[in-house]
Amino acid sequence: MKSSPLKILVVDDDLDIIEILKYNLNKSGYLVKSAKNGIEAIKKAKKFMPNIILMDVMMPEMSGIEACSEIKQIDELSETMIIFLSARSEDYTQISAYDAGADDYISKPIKPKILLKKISNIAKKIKSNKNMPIVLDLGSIKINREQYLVTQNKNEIMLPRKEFELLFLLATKPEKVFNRDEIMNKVWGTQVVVGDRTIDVHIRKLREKIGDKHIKTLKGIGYKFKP
Amino acid sequence: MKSSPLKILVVDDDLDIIEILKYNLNKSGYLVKSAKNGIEAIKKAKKFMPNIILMDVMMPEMSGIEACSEIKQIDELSETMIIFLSARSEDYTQISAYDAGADDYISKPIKPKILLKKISNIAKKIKSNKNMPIVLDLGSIKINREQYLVTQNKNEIMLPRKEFELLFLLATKPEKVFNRDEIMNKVWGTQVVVGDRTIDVHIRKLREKIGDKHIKTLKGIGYKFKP
DNA sequence: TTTAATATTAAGTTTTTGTTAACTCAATAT
DNA sequence: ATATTGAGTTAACAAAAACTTAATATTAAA
Repeated sequence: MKSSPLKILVVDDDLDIIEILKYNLNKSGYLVKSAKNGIEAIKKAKKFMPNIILMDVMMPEMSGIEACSEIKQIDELSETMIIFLSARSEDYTQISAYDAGADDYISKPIKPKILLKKISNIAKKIKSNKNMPIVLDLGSIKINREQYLVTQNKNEIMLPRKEFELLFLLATKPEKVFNRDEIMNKVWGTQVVVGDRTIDVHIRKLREKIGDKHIKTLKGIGYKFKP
Repeated sequence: MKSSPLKILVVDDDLDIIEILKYNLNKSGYLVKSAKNGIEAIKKAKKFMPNIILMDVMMPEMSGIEACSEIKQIDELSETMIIFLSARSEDYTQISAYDAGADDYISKPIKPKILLKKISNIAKKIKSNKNMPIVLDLGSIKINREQYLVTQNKNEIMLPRKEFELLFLLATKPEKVFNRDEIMNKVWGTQVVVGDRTIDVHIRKLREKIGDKHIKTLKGIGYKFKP
């Protein structure tokens, strides 16, 4: 399950701006295409299926706002995030932009820092689109994701991030055996490579904190959580 | 808990336009009063305390832009949203309007649908502002948003804006972990990018003032407020 | 019994946060 | 015009916690 790069469609009638945006976004590892007006944007969006559209508000042929409305009505593109670019940061434009279904707004002159931050925020959102439960109640053990807190018989246990995520993963399905690959992918992600012993060490630390009996090893298979 | 209707002041020298606006806005359940020039507008605004002012740009006696500047300087009316109406869509008018502190702009001829949509958008914003608690009472610490004042066991602590907003955010949900992105977006907004250390420095200053034990760090996750 | 897999421990390493002081920028005072 | 003050930001370095690894011991399945 290797994650492909985010696809971004840049729409502006000013070729210089397209170049600047393309340069910045490419450098950060995104896959970028461009269109120079609203009509072309709609056409290219259908083919390219971008995750994000960066679009100027004011364009010849068809305004960004109109194009936005149309795109949002296309079923396969309804999940696409549309960010408007505009020479003004004033509310009046923003309001109609948001009415048209825009997801965000950047005012020109575009500062690369802001742009990249917004994009990476969206990227994070898209990736972590798992609707995880906020609290898991396993009888004696309760896990609260909002507070990053584990409670065991009224005792509050603070866990560092990796340990918390590991416990959380196992506890989402008590009694299910999670093999090492699954654990690696869900807790460490697909981009990171760490040795096998790392999991063991984290398991050990968890056992130290919540007691041995809650995590069972199945040699050659994986680990399971018992409530 | 029925919320009181939004109050709107309509300002135009053309009585026909006043009538049309009044009719439409009344029908949608808003409380409407009117004035026929800038000077009268200021006078009536002070008494009526409207949430929104709809004002023509071009008026005898005092232009809407001048009136807007004056109104925005009145403390009790600084939260009032001012929307300009104009027969002109020329940029230069819009620009000076925004300089004067206008919040939105509608060009004549006024289409009731657009007008009402804008108004209802603003209404939403105002409501969500109203829903923000004015005081948070966390036992030993009380936070008063109206006075920008934090009270800790009868001691009054003045906090600069950013520190206040940061504390307020954390305190809206005690024990909840706020990650850096969340803090950035809510305190600094999405249009600004500041370095990561900026948050730390503000946290540190807060801790200096309200004590270390109230703000807990969860490394790699975020910060939480403990009452 | 053999052996691969896991457990354990104590180092290393890296990442993240804390801290301080300097700098910018406005607002206000001199 | 110049000085002063305070908020906000940043950079550089220190510190702490989190995380990883390596080495060795133990375990349980074949």
